[in-house]
Amino acid sequence: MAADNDFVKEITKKSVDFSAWYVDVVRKAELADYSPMKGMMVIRPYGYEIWELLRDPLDRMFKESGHRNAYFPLFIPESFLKKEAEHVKGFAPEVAWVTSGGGEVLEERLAVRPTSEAIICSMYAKWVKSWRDLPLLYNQWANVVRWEKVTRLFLRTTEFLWQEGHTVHATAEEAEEETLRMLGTYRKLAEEYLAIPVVTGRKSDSEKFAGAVRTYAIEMLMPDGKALQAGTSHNLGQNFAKAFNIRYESKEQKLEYAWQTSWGSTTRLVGALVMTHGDDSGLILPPRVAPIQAVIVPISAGNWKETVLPQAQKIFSDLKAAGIRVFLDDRDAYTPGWKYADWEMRGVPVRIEIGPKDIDKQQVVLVSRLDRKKSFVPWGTLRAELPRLLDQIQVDLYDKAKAFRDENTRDAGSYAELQEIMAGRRGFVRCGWCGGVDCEARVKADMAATIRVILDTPETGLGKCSVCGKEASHTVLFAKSY
RNA sequence: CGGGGCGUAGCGCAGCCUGGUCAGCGCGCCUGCCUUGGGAGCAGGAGGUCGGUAGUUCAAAUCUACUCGCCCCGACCA
Repeated sequence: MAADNDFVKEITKKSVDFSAWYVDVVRKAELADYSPMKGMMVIRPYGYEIWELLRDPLDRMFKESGHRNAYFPLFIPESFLKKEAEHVKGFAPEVAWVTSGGGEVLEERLAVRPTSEAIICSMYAKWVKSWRDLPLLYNQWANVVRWEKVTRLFLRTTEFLWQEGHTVHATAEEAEEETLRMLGTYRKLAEEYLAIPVVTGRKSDSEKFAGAVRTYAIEMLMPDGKALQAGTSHNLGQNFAKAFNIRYESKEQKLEYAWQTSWGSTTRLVGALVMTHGDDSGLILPPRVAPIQAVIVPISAGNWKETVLPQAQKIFSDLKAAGIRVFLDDRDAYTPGWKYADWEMRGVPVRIEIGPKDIDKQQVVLVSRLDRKKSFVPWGTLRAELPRLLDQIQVDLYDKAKAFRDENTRDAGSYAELQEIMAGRRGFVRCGWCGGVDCEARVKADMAATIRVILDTPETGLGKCSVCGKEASHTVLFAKSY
């Protein structure tokens, strides 16, 4: 961008310091703020509205696939958490404990849920009796607490909001099918609503969920070349069913352990949106998740309140009636230029300018947040034209993000190549992998990169493990991650 | 939790080395006038226990110790 297009000040340049830019945008656009407690953030209304706009379609999709919402307790008795050995081992280091209540020390301390498998499975053990009770398809919208060492707004905080689905099935096949179905739901949310392309695949054993048989994930590539895990779907097999004694009587009158899944996605998705689409001027929101899709800025000149404002109000009402999330910025304490910059920083996809000249011509000026390109639209066609522009922006954002992702996904046939890429522009690196934990560990030790996913559609031509040179059994994506 | 950086008005900072009109600047905020097609102008005004605690001293934003928090890079994780 040329210097004369450098309208938004007070934000660190995305290209200069990506981390500083991210924090600037999140705070200046009023998505979130730091709270007095370490690692805990306050989600402000504008940020929460974005969360609602991605939560709602996700919730609709869950319901369409037969899932129902429920709510389970915030606290989990320590003994419950300990029932599944791998599970407690994985989560124990980051659990917050309640040790007293009502002025008395508790007999058994309570974990503030880091995830709810333990408490939910204890209830499922009571509810599941017959094959007729299955499948059990529940989801919970909740907050969880994980005592992380390092925090970043939206990406990693001690407390965060999420949904966690927990299902019970009669067979291993059904559980696997469910696991993959929900992975697909996350992909749909990411790509169709957030305009962020994802790669999906299975996690290696070292990266899988504590207590799961198999973990699948959607992974996004951020502009700094680091991967972001944006949703996970776990096939729990019978691990929890055996630990919590979830059994049902089959048609054949046999007592069987049930098969389970769990899957989750979090407020981290808001952070993914910010990083993926934003630019030096601030946030850019995909129209489908933008709390304000179009902002009307009346040009306040002369007796504008008599001439311009009434027409701006009419347009506002028309667009609102058409189901567009529109805002009329009629504040007279700010100049139009100031408002332009302000709304750009907040990522509003389209600006509608209307001034005295437009009143004469019975038109408005539409300006896209993507490129500031202006188009002059007659009042009569605005109602049809605006949704078209919004749709186009949604598509353009996705295409742009996908082009970046594709450009930054490279093949490495050798260890030297892998190292070279990780030392440079990073990104996703496609490698052959022999499946050995040693090879995986070596990469992690040498360049802090991990296997993000084992690809479900292996590419050809990577017949050897890029680390040890032995025969490859998988094609994987390596990356540094958040 | 290791290495590095930083906490002074809502935000961004100067002052600290060398203790004593150092409680200051810019932006923002409030009031009024005037302006308004890319962050206008003038005038007046409000706002800070200098992150916290303890010490040294006649005197601490400044020196010492401890502590809390934030950011970056690692290790751990959504």
